[in-house]
Amino acid sequence: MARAGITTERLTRAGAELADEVGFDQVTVSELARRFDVKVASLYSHVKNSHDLKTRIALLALEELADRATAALAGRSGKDALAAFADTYRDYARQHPGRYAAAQFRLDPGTAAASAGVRQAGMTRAILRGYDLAEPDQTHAVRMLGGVIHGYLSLELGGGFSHTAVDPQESWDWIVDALDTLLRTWTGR
Amino acid sequence: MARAGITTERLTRAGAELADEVGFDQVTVSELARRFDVKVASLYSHVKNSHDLKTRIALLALEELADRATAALAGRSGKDALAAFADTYRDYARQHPGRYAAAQFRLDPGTAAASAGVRQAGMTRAILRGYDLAEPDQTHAVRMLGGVIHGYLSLELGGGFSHTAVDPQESWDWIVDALDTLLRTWTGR
DNA sequence: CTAATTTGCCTAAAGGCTTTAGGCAACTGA
DNA sequence: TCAGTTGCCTAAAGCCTTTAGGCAAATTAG
Repeated sequence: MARAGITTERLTRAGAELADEVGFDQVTVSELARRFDVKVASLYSHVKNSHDLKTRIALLALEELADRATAALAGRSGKDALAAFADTYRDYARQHPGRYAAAQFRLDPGTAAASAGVRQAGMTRAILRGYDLAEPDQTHAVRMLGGVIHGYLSLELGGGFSHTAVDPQESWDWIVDALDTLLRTWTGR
Repeated sequence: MARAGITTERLTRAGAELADEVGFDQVTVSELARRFDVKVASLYSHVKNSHDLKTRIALLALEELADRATAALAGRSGKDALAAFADTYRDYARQHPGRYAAAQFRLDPGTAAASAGVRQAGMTRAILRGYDLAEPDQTHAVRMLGGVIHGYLSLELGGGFSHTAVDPQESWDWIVDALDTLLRTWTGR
């Protein structure tokens, strides 16, 4: 019997694509096996279990996001950086909804600490360095930024804005603008 | 054979409790049957299917949230109202993580339009009436508020803040403060 | 270039959740 | 009390996960 040439890598990548097609929580070892035209059990030598597979997809997504953000931030600062960063997330979420959902997958602390999520947090702090905020304000601001971006995208992708005529893109720009203003004018209380 | 006295109501309520215990996506018709000491198939006369059950739990959560928000908002306005509203969500999310997750369950448009989610959107707009924002700014602001609140809570509950020493409560208060300032001083661009 | 070893994919099988079909007993109301 | 409705049950099929054990293909060693 010819071998299919499956690797953990390929499996993860295929899982990410599947996620974008059918949604992250519809990603199933069985479906992947079908796509590789291989029996389900065969995949268990490449991946520990379903949770492991999802974790890998999540890590891939976090990596991709961090890479894009790094590229977007190069040479920018201030509001420019903030907007580029925010747009990176929105674009990614819209282009790869499944992967974006995967990036939200709950990782155990150890895995999370070794993930590209750390790079993302670092970038957020770097952006905030453009607005001078002392600690703990900076941490508060990091959390707010993370919250708005994730929350807004989650609502938008979930269809939460479809009942109003206002263009989500406009709201997004408005929000970035508002956040910039807020951070610039924040004097501490 | 004695009857168990199961109703759609009780099932939904038990489902909500189960969600708080094990997480919304671990809510299963089978587990519910076990808890009612009844065969699984029996539940299918009270609930169409698993999706139907989850929808009902989501609607229950949305209702509860809207009720709490309504109560919290009574007699308040301005920042006071904003803070009370935001705190309502945070308290609910912390007390009932499973239900809170359920409230994020993707409902089909018709169901969503008939849900208490509409009341919540209305309350957000009511709060914003305390800050005078013309359209479409008001809509942008509604989306930003919804985004921050949901996004922040989702990150907090997901354990996203556990690596820093800063108290999430403090960040929360800081963010509410910041949003109030932002909305108060927003002059349009 | 074989022979030995590793490794990839397979069959088999058990366990869990979902959902439908059909049946009988327990309530309900006339 | 008797007919009708309703609630819970058994049976069964379909799909997903995960483990165990086996054979053959690829790789490494002699």
